[in-house]
Amino acid sequence: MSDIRVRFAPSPTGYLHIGGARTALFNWLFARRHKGVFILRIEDTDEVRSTEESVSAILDSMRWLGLDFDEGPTEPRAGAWGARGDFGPYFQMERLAHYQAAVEKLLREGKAYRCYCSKEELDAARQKAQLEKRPVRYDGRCRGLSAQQREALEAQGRKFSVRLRMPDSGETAVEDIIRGRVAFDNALLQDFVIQKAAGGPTYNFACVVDDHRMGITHVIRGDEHLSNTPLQMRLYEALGIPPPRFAHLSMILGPDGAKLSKRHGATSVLEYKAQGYLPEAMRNYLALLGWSTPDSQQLFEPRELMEKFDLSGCQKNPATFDTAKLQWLNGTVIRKLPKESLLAAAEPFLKAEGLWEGIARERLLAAVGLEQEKYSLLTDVPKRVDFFFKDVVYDPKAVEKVLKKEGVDPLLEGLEALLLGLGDFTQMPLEAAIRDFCAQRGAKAAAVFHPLRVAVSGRAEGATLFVMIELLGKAKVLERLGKARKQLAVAS
RNA sequence: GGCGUGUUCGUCUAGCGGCCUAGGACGCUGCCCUCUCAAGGCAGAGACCACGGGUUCAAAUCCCGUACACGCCA
Repeated sequence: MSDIRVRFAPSPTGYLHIGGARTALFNWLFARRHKGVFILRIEDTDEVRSTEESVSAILDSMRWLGLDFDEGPTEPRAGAWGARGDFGPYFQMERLAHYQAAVEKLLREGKAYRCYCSKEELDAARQKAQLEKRPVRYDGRCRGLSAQQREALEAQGRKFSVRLRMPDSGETAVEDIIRGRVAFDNALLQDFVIQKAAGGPTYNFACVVDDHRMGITHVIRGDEHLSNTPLQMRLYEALGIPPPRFAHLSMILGPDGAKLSKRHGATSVLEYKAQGYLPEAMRNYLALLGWSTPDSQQLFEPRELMEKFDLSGCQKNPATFDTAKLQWLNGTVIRKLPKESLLAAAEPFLKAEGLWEGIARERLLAAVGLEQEKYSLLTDVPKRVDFFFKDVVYDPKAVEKVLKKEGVDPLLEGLEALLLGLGDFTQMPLEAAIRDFCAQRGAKAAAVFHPLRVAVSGRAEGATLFVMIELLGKAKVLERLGKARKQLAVAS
C-alpha cells in the first residue's frame, strides 16, 4: 500500500448527482491505481440542509457504482456501510471537537481573531464598497480589538464569529496538478470566517482540518472549488501544516452548455440505475468525461480502468454529458454479459413487469438471452420477452405491413395445419418443415417467415424465428396462429 | 461588478513547434451480411483547431489582446 490517501466529501443536501459521482470515481480510481486509501467524508455541518435521506442516497449510489471506501470511524453506527469491515463514512458533525481545537489554537497564536460585527454592519460596509466601486472585502475592523473591548462587546450580548488573519499584499498560489500554477492576489482575499457566530465551522475550515487529520495527500475535486483553494492554502499555513496536492476537475455541463442540473433530465445516479444502466457502463462513461488515454481508448474492462487512470490524462475544459454515448456503452456492456449475469441484472426490471413469479427460470433465461445484442438498457429486456409469457399484443404497424397482405391468411392456415402435425417441435425439424412448406407453395422464405413471426409474437422484429418458436412451444404457437387469423378476419 | 478557469468535428476526445491536406469514439448516412430488427464488417459526410495580432524557417501547439462560456466571491 502506498501512502496516497484521497477522499470524496459530499454534502448530504440531495442525491448524488452525475458530477459528484465523477469526482468520487476519479478519487476512487486514483486510490486503486496507486494502492492508496479512499475515504468517504460526509460534510453535514449545514444542519438545515443536510438530511438522512441524502446520506442514504449517497451511500446507495456509491454502492451501486461499486466505489468502496477503505476507512471510517471504528465505532459501528446504524446503517453503516464500508468496503472492508463494519464501518461507515466519516461525518463532520461527529468531529466538531477537532474544529473547535483548531480554532482555539489559531486564536491563541493570534492567527485568527474574534469578529463582533453584526450582519447589518457587514451589509452596510459591503454596500458602501460597492457604491465606491472598491473590491468588497472585510475591512478588518475587529482585527485589533483589545481584551477589554471584546469583553465590553460580549457584555452587550454580541455574538462573535472567528476570522482568519490574511496578508494584505502579495499573492497566494496554488500548484494544481491539472491546471498548473494559479495565482490569486492577496489584496483581494479577505479575512474570512472560519467559525460561524452560531459556533459551527465553515466549509473551508472543516475541510482543511479534516483533510489534514485524515492525512489526505491529494485533493481531487470539482472546478467550482478552485476559488476556495487560496483560502485553504492560507489555512494550511496558519495551522503550520503542509498542504496536500490539488487537482481540480473540469465541470460537467448539460446539452445547453450550462452546468448539468435537474432541468436537463436525470442527474441523479440512482435515476440512471432505475433507467436500466449498468454500473460498469456508468463508470466507463464517467471516466471518459474529462479523462482520456493518449490513444483515446473508449472501452475499458473494470480492472483496466484502475490500471490506466491517471491525473495527467485529465482535461481542463468542461465536458457535456451525452446520453447517446452512455447508452451505447451500456449496450456494449450488456452484450458482453454471460446469460446468467444478464438475467440477474434484469431481474428487478422483469419483476416490475410481472415477468418473474411463476415462470420457469430456464425459460426466462433462454428468452432473455435470445435478443441480448439488442438491449441498450435493462428496461428493454421485459419489452422483448413479454410475449413469451404474457398474451400477445399485436403491433398495429406490423399487422398493417406484414399480416394484411394478399395470401397471408391461407399461408397461416397452411402453417397451422403443418405445425399441428409436427411431432418434434425443436429448432432443426421446425426449420426443415417450414422451409419445405415454402418450397411446396413456391413461396419465398421471407414471405412466410415474416407473417409467421408477426402472427406468433405480435411484432415485426425479433429473434431468429425457429429458436423463438421452439421456446414459445407448440401449444402457444398454434393458439396464436388462430388468434392472428381471427384478427385478419375481423379486419377484412 | 471583481477574481479565476476554459475555448479542436453535433458530442467525448488525440494532439504538448515540423509526422496534421488534424487521428479515434458516439451519433448520423450508405453498402455488405441476413428470415426481420439488432449486432458485426466496410465506406462516407462532418473541425478554415473561437477571433485578432505577434514570436518562429515552421503554430492547433508558444506569447499578447478581444469575444464568448462557465465557476467562485459579492
